[in-house]
This record gives sequence, C-alpha cells and structure tokens, in this order.
Amino acid sequence: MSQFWKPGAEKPRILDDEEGGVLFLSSSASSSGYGYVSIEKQRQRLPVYKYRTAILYLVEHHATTVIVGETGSGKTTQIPQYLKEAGWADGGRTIACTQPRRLAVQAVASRVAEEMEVKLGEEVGYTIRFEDVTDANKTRIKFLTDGVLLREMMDDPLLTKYSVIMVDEAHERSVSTDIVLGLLKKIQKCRPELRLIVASATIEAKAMAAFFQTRKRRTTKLVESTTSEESAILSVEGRGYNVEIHYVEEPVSDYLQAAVSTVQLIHDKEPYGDILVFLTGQDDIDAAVKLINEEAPNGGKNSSGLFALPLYSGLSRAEQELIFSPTPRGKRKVVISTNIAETSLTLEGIVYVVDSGFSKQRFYNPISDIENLIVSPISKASARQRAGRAGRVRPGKCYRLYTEEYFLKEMSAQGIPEIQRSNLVSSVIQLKALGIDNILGFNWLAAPSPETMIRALEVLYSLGVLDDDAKLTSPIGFQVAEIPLDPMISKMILASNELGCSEEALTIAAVLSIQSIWVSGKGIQKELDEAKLRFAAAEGDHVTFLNVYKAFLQSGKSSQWCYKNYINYQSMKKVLEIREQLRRIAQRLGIALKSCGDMQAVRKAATSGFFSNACQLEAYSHNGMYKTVRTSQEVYIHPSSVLFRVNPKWIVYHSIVSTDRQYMRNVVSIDPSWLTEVAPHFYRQQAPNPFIH
DNA sequence: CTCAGTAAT
Repeated sequence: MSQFWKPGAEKPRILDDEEGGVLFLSSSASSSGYGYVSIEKQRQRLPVYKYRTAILYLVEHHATTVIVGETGSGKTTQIPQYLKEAGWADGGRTIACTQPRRLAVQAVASRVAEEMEVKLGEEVGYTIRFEDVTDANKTRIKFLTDGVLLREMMDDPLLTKYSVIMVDEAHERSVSTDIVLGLLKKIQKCRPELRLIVASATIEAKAMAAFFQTRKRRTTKLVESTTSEESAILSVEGRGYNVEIHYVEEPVSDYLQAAVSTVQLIHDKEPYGDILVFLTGQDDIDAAVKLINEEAPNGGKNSSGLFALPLYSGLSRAEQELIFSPTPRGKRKVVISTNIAETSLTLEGIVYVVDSGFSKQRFYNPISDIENLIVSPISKASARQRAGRAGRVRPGKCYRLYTEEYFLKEMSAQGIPEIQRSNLVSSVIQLKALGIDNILGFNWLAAPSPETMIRALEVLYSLGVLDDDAKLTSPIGFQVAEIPLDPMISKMILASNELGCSEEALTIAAVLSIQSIWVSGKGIQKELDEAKLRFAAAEGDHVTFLNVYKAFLQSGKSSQWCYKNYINYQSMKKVLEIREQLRRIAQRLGIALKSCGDMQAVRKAATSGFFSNACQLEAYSHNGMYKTVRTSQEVYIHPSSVLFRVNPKWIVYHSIVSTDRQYMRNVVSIDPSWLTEVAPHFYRQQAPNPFIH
C-alpha cells in the first residue's frame, strides 16, 4: 500500500454489500512488537493504518464518511494525522476532532502532539471549557468537546476555519453530539467543500449514513464523481482480545445477590485477574462491597485474597486512587461500579466483567417537568461495551446476569438517545441563538417529543427569553443565550444586575452548576449535618452557599479548611473556575459587578429565575408536604437542604430529584408577593400562551 | 431522611 494516497492513484477495493456500500479491506494480522519501537512503527501497527488510503479516498470523494471503529483501532489519534498528511490542513485550514468528554480531549491531543513531535498547543491543540490550548495561527489539528464546537458556532455559524470535522464517539449519542450532527448537516448545504467524518463504535452506522445522505441512492454501486453527496461507511476492526460471554440459565430476581455470588464463583474457579461488576447506584454498590468483603475477610493469613472497592463519581480523591492502585500479588481486586466504568474511566487489569444488565437512566416527563433517575435495562450496545472492558489486557470473560434469550430477543439494540430523555430548555435556546427558528422542524437525528419541545419553548417564553413569535428577545434572550448555564440561572444573574447583587448571584450560579459542595459519605452523616449548621442560613441553601464561599475565601482557599468543614475541596475549586468564567461573561454583557449584602435582593433575584418552581407549604401539613404552584404536585424538601424540617411557607427550588417522593434540592424561602412582581405574565390569571391553543 | 454519567468562547 502506498504511503500516501494521491488523487488518481488506484482506488481501494470496494465490496458493495448492496445495502450501504460498506467498504472492507482484507486485513493482514499485525504482530505486536517487543522492545523499543519507533513512533512511526507503532502507528503503522494500529489496525486503522491498513485503511489509511481508503479513508483518505472516501473523505476526498464523499461529503460524509461514517467510520465504524472498535476501541483500540487507533481511529481517533490516527485519522486527524492522515488528514493533515494528505493536505487537509494546508492554506491555514484546521482539522477538528470532537469528543464527548474533556478528559478524552486532553489525552488524545497530547498523544497526537507526542506522535507528531510537536509542542501541544502549537500545531496540535485542544479546547475544552476553561482551557484553550491552541494557537489561532499555528494549530492545524484541534481536539475539542462537542459542547465547545457548539459554542464556537455562535461566533462562526458555518465553522469556516475547519476543512474536516470528525465527530468521534457518535454512538454515545450525547445531547451535544446529536445537536452538533444536526447542525453540521445544515452547514454542509452551505459549504459543499466541508468534509465530515462520523466515528462510531457500533453499528448504528447505517442510520447515521442515511441521515447525512442528501440525495437518494441512484444505484447500488458507489457513484464516481468529484464529490458524492452520498455518505460512505467504512469498518475498522479493533484490537481488543476475545471475551467469552456467559449467560445465566434462568432470569435472576436479585441481581445484587447474583452479582456477589458470581464474583465468588469467579474467584473460586478462575485464574488470576481483576473483576469489574456493573451495578446501578451507590446504595447497591456499597451493599455489594460490604457483602464481598465480609464473606472474604482480607488481611489475615487465611485471607482468600479477594477484596472489593466501590466506584462512582461521588467518591473522594483518596477513594478513587485506591481503584487505580495495582493489585498486590496474590490478591484479586473486585471493582463494583456504576456505568462510570463503561465509558468515562478505564481500569487496567480487568479480565472478568459481571454485568447486571441495568443502569440508572434519566427520563424526563414534560408534563410534570421533572427528570427522574430510573433503574432501566441497558441496550445491547452498552452490554457489548461492558463486555469489552474484560478484553483489554488478555482474553477475558463476561458474565451476564440475564439470559441469552433475553439478550437476543428483548434487549433493545441502541437504547433511547439522551436527547429524547432530557429537558430541552438549554438545547432549544442554543438552537435559537444559532438562528434555528423552527425547532419542531429541525433536522434531528432523533426528534424529541413535541411535548418536550413545546415545554421548553414555554419555559423560555415565561422567562422573557423568547417573544410571541418564539424569537430570541433583545437584549434578554441574547444575553441568556450567551451565558453557558441553565436559562433559569442565567435569568437570575440578569435580574441581580438591577437588584445590585450580581456578585452574590454569580457565586450562587456557580454552586448550583455543580453536583454538591459537601463531601459525600455514609458514615459521616452526623458530622456533615453539624458542619452544615455552621453555615446554614435561615433563608435557605442559596444564602448558605454564600456563607460557605465567603468562609472558603477567608481561609485562603485552603483544602485543610474544606476538610475540617466537610466541604469538597475539588468542588470548591470548580466553583472558583466557573465563577471566574461567569464573571468574564457578565462583564462582557455589561453587568456591573456589585455586592449589596442584602439577602432579600438575592432571594428576589433567585425568584426572577425560578418563579416557575415556586411551592407553598400545605396548610396543616405535619410532614412537610408542599405543592407546586404551577401544577399542584406533591413535593418535599430534600433531606440535604438546610431548610429540611424548617419548612418555610413559600419557597422556590432549583431542581427536583425523584425517588419514592419528589424531593426539592436547593431551596430558598421567598415572599409570595415577589412572584407577581417578577413574573406578572406567569402569575396573573389566564396569561396568554402563544404555544398552546 | 438522600443522589447514574457527561458537558457549556
């Protein structure tokens, strides 16, 4: 195979499968090396290398190329380099490659810079939120999160600086990926010279290719022309080891117990190698860890050598480090994890996977406007991804706690894309800001329900972000769109400008944007509650956050101080970062930075953003039952709130978590007269609503 | 009386 594909060179062999024009090349097995190998040799050993010519051919001749590549194929690091070598970055143009996660962007960018022997941030750079390691004049290959690409479109709607955009991990179908793909299809119409590569780990390739097809296929053969508007599909094998799949013979009723006994079975019968167990949430995981460690007490001479560790996002730094420390000789590590280990984290040394077949998934109900976390069956795609985690170091085994028949006949192939399970308020305002007027008619890869879209339009209308024609209002709509936050929080910031408390609003906005500022943990509940009391404000959680933030600054941003006060230091660092970004944006929007110390102004600003989340305590309620003003739903203050058991008469909440009850997280007390004051259109009778007739 | 995972010039 020639090292560089040149126009006019013999084109690669194409096997048309009569369905999608799938291209295969016979693969001669690549041997793994021993000892020192040059970077160039390493690159040539990656499975994707055999397809170099084919990929460049397809990109040259097709507006869109869909590449199906398993993990370990090298597609992410190699394809951008091939494109650059073939001249796609000549004349000051840039090749973009998006990822759903920040960590992946950083990791891939530094790997590619290393391979190209250039300094990161020059020829090869990356951009993620809070970090722009690029040089506008020098960067020719740029890695970025798809969320950042979306933001870039606000300044440059046609993304003119990019010659090729590769959207990686498209099978994950994150909200941003779906929106980016829909917008790129639109951009293609105006920029026929733009090339798209959609890289996906699973079969959804055909649906993806069909989506980008701008013209009906004329024949089953690939049409020869300068550029085909048809999309091409290419398949690249991966480099994982074989994973033997085992199913249970009968359905299990208790997957927690089944997981624990499977772990013990593996430990008794199978050779060394660590185990990864997928369960659904913190509770199950902690219980399973306890069961395993009790049945196999470790440390003594008679220890079985089996020890279990939990893994979920809420873990502290120290607990996370345990997971990654190598397993001592003669021991076997069991990591019990949420689906964080499915994509976001890679553990070394895993040989066995136990898959419960479930994960917690978000579901959004546009009628109640509540997002729920529900334990749901995973898709085949997820099941394969989980199994693949066993084959990274040597051939492995995956034990599925469901029957083969269930896998074959009942499990859905792909699962519901996130965009169809989410509140769309943030997405809709982004599309509006990009000039997409007809949200319902947008070319969605998977259209959300009309109810969800209409609900999002209603919320934006009630916030004064959209006018009667569903167009962004000026200036409020455009300002809210500029701020990278939930529109309700952005509205709070805008309102704080007039109320003279923008400094406070920025702090609250930053804290509301992260999971929690408190440390999490089971055994320390009492201590945590006591620590909270030191900062607790009678007005509610928002004011409590201000107290914490102020004290944190006074401590000199000390991690020791955080430790003593049961505050998560990592979270506080994130708060500082987000607040700094918001401060810059606020200044650009002409918001004066003012602090007034008047908590009534602060609560009023919060009400201006969250008036639609107002709740009233039920009269004579002895158990703290509230009803939402908008829909009269039963809700309760979350036990983590400083207002839990305080139960002021009127409150607004930031969000609801739904378990056996609907719990309001982050609440602040208000005066009900503020509701009609800040949102008269919403709280006066029979407010005209242009979206519902 | 409590919480899957990501992400935003």
